[in-house]
Amino acid sequence: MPARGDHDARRRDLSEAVWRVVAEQGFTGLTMRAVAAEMDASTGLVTHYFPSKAALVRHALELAAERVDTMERHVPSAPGLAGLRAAILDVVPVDPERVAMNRVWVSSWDLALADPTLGEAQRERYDRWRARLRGHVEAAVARGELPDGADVDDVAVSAAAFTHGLVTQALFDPAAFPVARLEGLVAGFVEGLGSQNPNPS
Amino acid sequence: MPARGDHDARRRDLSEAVWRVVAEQGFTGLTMRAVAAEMDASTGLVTHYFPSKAALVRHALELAAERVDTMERHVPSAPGLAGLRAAILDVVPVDPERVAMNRVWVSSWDLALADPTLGEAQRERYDRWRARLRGHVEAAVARGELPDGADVDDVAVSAAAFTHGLVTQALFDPAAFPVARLEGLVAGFVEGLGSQNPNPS
DNA sequence: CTACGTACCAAACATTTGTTATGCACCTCG
DNA sequence: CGAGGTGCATAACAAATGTTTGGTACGTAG
Repeated sequence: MPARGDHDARRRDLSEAVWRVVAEQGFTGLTMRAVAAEMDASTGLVTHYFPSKAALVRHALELAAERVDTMERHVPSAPGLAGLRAAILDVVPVDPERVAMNRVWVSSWDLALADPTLGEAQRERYDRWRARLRGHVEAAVARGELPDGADVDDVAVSAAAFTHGLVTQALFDPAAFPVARLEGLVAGFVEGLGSQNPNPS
Repeated sequence: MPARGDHDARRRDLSEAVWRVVAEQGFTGLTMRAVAAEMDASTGLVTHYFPSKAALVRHALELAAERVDTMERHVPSAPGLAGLRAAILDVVPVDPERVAMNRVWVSSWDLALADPTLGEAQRERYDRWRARLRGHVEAAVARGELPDGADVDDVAVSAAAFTHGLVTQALFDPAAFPVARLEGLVAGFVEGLGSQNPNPS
């Protein structure tokens, strides 16, 4: 009963076009016609795969979540603080792919702050990311690289904060943040954790 | 020759309305009609003060820059690391005003990443902020609170990164980041700086 | 008091953008 | 080889939004 077999291929083309549009124009520039133009097609093609604008936005966010997942598993296992450093470096914009990913991510916050549903999704993503970072922190405590009384939750929050804050600065001034400097900053941050006092609260 | 004297007052009303709209709806929701509705007026009033949408957006960003300036001067002078901690706490969302300010700020990044002019403006603002933070870092080095070989530029970048990353997480999950926790996290970060190694680069 | 310019409203207008409808080509199945 | 459904273009439609215009009220200058 179905007609063609390259449905999945086309859908992948669509995803690529959506990705490029958002990475370059932000979510403000994400429009049916922009996506269509990006792949030299008609708006009919876009609506054929995404029945509404909301579905398009949802798909863009799913793409972002999916790509960040694959990038974060890039270095699967390293011990303790080295693992934390690797996890941070998996996110930081050290190559064009990661630059695009972070641009999409940061752009999405405009919508996510205004839309409760998207905001909640973002909150959950932060939760999962912090949980993953916390795993590395706990390993570091177990290895004696961090003081035994360290609050692993707080350290995970700090690591996530440092990472995303660095991402933002780098996105707006790529020339000032070449790969070598990013690596040095991340290394410095992780080393600094080793001597942090246990949380007095 | 001019007509009325409450021009400035009305303009202040306009600014207030623009601010509320952006804080609640983001820059995506910043529209002539939304601003007009926010102050129970007509779109004619809005266009009378802002001839175009671009002017409206520019004004919203000027407002954000202005308010962040006044808030950062809130605690004018403290010595060394204590000054750095105060400077960070001046930005973090510890009250409704600062929550609104940060929401506006984060929302603006969607537009700023897509528009080269706005992006450049954001870059310059980061530069100025980092310069101010660097002042505190240099004072801390002079007071012996940081090692003499510390790279003050890198520490300023790290402080800005930690701050904005913490802001973002707090905005999406206010319940998880009450004032006390924010203060504890900031204090922990600043204390951790004291023992960071000099940058080997 | 008249003239004129400012402040503003109300509504029309043009553009952008999301959505829907129509039609055609092609592929698969019977 | 015909029937029906998929994939997609074309284009009309509708809603939202930026922009422009005509008109009114009012205050100040002369």
